[in-house]
Parts: sequence; C-alpha cells; structure tokens
Amino acid sequence: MARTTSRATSFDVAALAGVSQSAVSRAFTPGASIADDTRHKVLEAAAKLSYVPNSIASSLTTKRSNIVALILGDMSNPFYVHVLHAFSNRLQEEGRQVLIFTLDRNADSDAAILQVLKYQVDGVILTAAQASTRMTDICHERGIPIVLFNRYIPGSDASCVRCDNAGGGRQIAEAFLAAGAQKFAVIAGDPKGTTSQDRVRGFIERMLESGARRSDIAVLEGRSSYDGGYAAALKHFSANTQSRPDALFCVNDIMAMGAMDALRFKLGVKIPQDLMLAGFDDIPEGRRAPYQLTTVRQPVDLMVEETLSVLNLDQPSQTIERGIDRPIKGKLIWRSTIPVPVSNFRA
Amino acid sequence: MARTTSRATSFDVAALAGVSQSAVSRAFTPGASIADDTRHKVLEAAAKLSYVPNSIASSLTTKRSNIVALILGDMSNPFYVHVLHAFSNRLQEEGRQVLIFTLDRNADSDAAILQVLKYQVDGVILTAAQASTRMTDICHERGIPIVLFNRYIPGSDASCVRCDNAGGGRQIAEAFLAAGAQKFAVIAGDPKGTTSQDRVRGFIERMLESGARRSDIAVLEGRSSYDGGYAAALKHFSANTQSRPDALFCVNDIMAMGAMDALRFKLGVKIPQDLMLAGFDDIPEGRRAPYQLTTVRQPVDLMVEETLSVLNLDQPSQTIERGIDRPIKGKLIWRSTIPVPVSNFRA
DNA sequence: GTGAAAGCGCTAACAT
DNA sequence: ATGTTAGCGCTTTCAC
Repeated sequence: MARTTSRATSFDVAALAGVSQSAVSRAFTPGASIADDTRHKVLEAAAKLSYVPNSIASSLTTKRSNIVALILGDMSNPFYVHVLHAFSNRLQEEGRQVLIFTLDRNADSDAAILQVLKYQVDGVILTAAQASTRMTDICHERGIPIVLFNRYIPGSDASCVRCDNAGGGRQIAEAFLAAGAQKFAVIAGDPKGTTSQDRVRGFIERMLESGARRSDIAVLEGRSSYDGGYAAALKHFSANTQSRPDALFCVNDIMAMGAMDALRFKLGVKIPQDLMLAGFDDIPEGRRAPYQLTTVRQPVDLMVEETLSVLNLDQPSQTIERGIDRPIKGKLIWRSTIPVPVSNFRA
Repeated sequence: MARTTSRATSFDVAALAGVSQSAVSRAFTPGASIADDTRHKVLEAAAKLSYVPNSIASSLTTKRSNIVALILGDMSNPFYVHVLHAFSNRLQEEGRQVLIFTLDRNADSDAAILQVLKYQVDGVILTAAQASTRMTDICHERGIPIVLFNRYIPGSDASCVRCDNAGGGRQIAEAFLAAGAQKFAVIAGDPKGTTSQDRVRGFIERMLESGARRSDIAVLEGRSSYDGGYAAALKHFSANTQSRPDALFCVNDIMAMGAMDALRFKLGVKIPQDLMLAGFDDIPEGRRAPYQLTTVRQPVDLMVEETLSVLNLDQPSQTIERGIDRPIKGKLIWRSTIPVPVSNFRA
C-alpha cells in the first residue's frame, strides 16, 4: 500500500455528516457550543472515516502542541528512568505527550535547545546534568515555561523543583553519627551538578557541626554511575588499608551499588560490620536482597506534581513566574547498610 | 514575561534580510537552490531575531513531522530502557525525535494508537507492549510505517524486527546440557508475549531433541519482572525440596536476577553449585558482581539499525513493505551461573 | 447553535 | 537563483 494514503480531514467528515467544517471542529473541542444532535452526527461520520483531528494542524492555530519536552542526560541511572516514566504517565493523563531529548555525555545542550524550539513544545523539563543559562534564557525569551528538575543554576532566575538535597545529606550524616561512625568518605557524583554538590555540602556541614574534623572526611569522585562508584571505592579502599573510613556516603544509589559490589566482592569488606554505607534516591534496585541499601527517598510523584504545577501548562497566557524554587524533603529509609543505633531501641 | 511573546517568523527574517520569504525557507532547507550570498544574509538575519523554523508548520505542508512514536509498556525491564535510549540517540542523529507513549499495565493500547495518529508521526515503533492487530491495521491503513520490536503478531502481516528468541532458547538449552543438567525449570514472562513464548519453545524443543522428557521441564510464570522472578523461584523451590531442578532458565535477565536473589538469600541455594541458571538479554545489571549471569546477548544496536531500515523513514513515498520479519541471532555469553563444561577445556 | 471566511507559518509548484 | 502564489488542516472571529 502506498504510504500516501491521505487521511480524512474535517472537510470529509463535514461532507459526510452534512454539516459545516467548523461544526466538525467544534464536535472535537471540549466545551464548544454545539448541539448534542450535531455532535452526534459528526462523531458518527468521523468514526466511519476513522477520522482523528490532526493535532499538528491545530497546533498551528492554537500555538499549543500538547507536547512537553523532556531533556534527559543519563539514563543509566534508574532514578531518571522512573522520573521519565512518571512524567510520561502523568502527562498522558491530561492528553499531552513527552518528546524525548537525550543528551550524550558531554554533548552540547545548545544543540538540543534548537530542536526543542523547532517543535513548539508547550513546556520543557530539564533533567540533564548540566543546565545552561543559555537554554533557560532562550526559553524565557520565547515564553516557553521551563523547569529544572532536581538541579538549578546558581544565580539564575530559572525555576526549579528538587529534592532537598542538602537536607538529605544531613540526614545521612545524622544516621552515621547515631551509629557511631568516626571517619568518613563520600563518593560524589558529577562535580558540576548541583544535586551532588548539595548532598555533599549538607553532609559535610552536619558533620562539622557535630565536631568532626574536615580531615576526617574524604571526598571521592564517582561520576554518578555504577562503574564510577565501583572504581572510586576500589581505589580508595585498596590504598588506605590501615586508616579506612568506617562510613561511606554515596551521593546516589547507583554509585552506592557499585561501591558495595567493589567493597564486598573485590576487597572482602563486610557491610555494615566493617563499613556502614548509605545512598540517595531510593531506587527499587537498592531495595533488593544483595543491597538492602539505607538511603534517602526522593518523593518522585510529589516532585513530578510540583513540576507540573510550576510549568502551569493550562494557563499559557499567564505571565511566567521566574525563580521559583521548590525544595521537597526526602525521607530517610533505614535498611541494613547502617547498623541500627542502640538508642533506637531505648524508650 | 508574558508567555505570548510571539516568535519571529520567516516573514520577519525575510524583511530584515531584504529577501523574499521563500528565500528564508530555502536557506533552511538542505540542498535547496539558493546562492551562498543570500543564504548568508538570511542566516544572519535569522540569528539576530533568534529565528528557528517552526517544524509544526512545515509538517503541515510536507506531511512529515520528523517525529517517531515509541510505544512502551513496561520500563521496569532495563532492557527496554536501553532500547529507548538507543532509538532516541540514533534518531536524533538524523534530526528526528522520539515521542513516548507509555501504556499502563492493562491499559487499552487502542487509546494510545489514537494519540499516535493525532501527532502525524512518521513512523511507530512498538515495544515492551502488547501489539494489537487493530493498531497495526490502522497504521497500515494510514500509510504510517510501523514495526514491532522484539514481538510479532502471529498470522498478521505487520513487520517485525526481533532477536532470534527461539534460537536463543536453544542456545541456553545446549549450555545446560553441556554442563550436565538433567532436570529443568523455566520461568516464563508474559504468557501472551511472543518473546517469552519463543524463548521457552526453543528451549523445550532443544531439550526434547536431546532426549529429555517433557515432565523433566517445569514451566513457571514470572510476569517478566524482578518481583515475578523472585516469587516464582521462591514458590517452586520451597515446595519441591527433594526433587529440585538442577538448571533454571529465566526468560529474561531481570527475572533471573529476581530468581537468584530469592534462591540465594531466602533459600540458601548456591549458584551454580546447587543450581545452574541462565537469563536472556544481557543487561548491564546482570554483568555485575553479585549476579555474573550467563545469558544470551541481544544485539540491540543491530536491532535498532534494522528497525530503522524497515521503517524506511527517508523514502516516505515508497510502498510500505508488509510482513517483514528480521530475526537476529543472539550470542551466548558465558559467565558464572553455569559451570563451564569440562569438554570446553579439551582439544 | 451554526456556517463562512480569514488566517496560523511553512513548503512547493510555478513563473521569471 | 529568486519571488509569487496557492495551499496544508485546523481554530476562531464574525455574522446570522
């Protein structure tokens, strides 16, 4: 069959239903003023011709595409896969679709932004590691709402919805302290990413408050990946056999999993007996039997909801609010990589 | 800033550059006949106005949106996340984007197809979801190329690109046989999915050829998920303590991981000493230290390439070929969940 | 409540 | 090589 089989248009439907083309348009527009009777006739004719309104054409006049761009950096972190899924499901419920833009590791995000603009998306959600002001500026300039998901640009007025990452870092610090740890290491993620920076900062701040010395906290690089976590742990713990840390905070779960595997399988470290360990995100993988990872849960559904409310897709004529920052508290989830402190059994 | 900030059109650019609007269009059309000089003027003016061609508008005339729909059911299987990533990257290279349609577990896929049609996508790739003939028929009828990725509809003329799943099942059977296994279990995935069916069928066929009795092969249901694999293994191996199988084939890696965790952590089964085990897909997770899963690797990149070639996005006027079936051989990857047979050391 | 008509921003003949 | 013109399929005034 030729690919040029032209689909039925609203005119075809109108002709068959014996009404005007505008009537057809109205029949498919929720809340348009049309008689039940005519709507019925139209819908019937449409069904016969298997007519579906062409949303490309309607976008042209309405200036709304019902498409939201989701810019993703890395999908090797399962957390962002859940985020993608959550957004897609949620958006579909309201008749919108997600257009995916994947950024290669160090790909220029400016190339992506041009694509985004082409497609006249109604909004953009940016979860890629490096958010550029150029990207947010262009969107602002065009009146396209954009929100940064779990990241922000310091000093910019771009809106963002994120987990309270610093607060989460503090929670981990407290858990370690309660369990009696004294010497620490943290495996950080992307050094340029605010997510990792904040988690590390919160952790260290809380540690210093408790009287720990800065020299008791080693900071390693894990590049936000399983392999990075694995390599960082292997390197650090092979080197310092005598003065090893007794607590390790990995800035996300996927790195924590990598670190755990390196420590247990390569170095024979027992967790939590020899070393206590915590992650961040609460991905399902971390809940599995081999890991049982203590972590901070990011409330994804809530964050998605907030993002959508900031995006405010339904009132496109509104002025876009700038500089919104919605930090959302995470929740510490105790599992078995930190021994439950004795004090928890008291009272 | 008001969201209504209207973006520059090709007319604005034309006016500024002192050329006609069509010149602007040509300047942005690769291979259009335009003088270098004029193109330069246009591009300059465009830059000044930060003009980007509106691809929605151009789709209306060209009838090509440069958007490919990817219909995904389940993203809890990491394999399909890789598939998504691969498609997105590959398509972006050629200036196309992926529009995601996620199907809820038992959601009506017919609802999704209507959405797909609205967006005038250039092609649709259906994966990790149940394929309905209704969906493929509608696409065919409209002249929208569709290919089923790693699934097919028996008796239909819908095109499909897939791993040679039956062949992969046979490869696993042979590995078990070579390692001396005698009593078998397989954890199947979605009973309605051809992917799972074929893998199971290939496995059993090969077993029967080797003289095994059908009664020596138990088939369990694992619903294609980690939890399903976990539950199936737990149930089967708790029940039959005396006559346990000595080899377990899980129809995909994610179920194999679930089964392994249940067996080792709940039942104390040693792998491969007490039980040898294999998966299918070769997801990165299965390569990790706690699993080291022997499996069949699906050549994702090749499959993606084939899919795109069947989709044939660049020759839209071509007749759509129907009923293409491109099975691609997988590769057995030996890791540590099947003991290497002695014969491998010979010769 | 309904129809006629004017675009939305672009591409693709068609002239020149 | 360039400009002119006619749509693409829809939404949206505007009359009636």
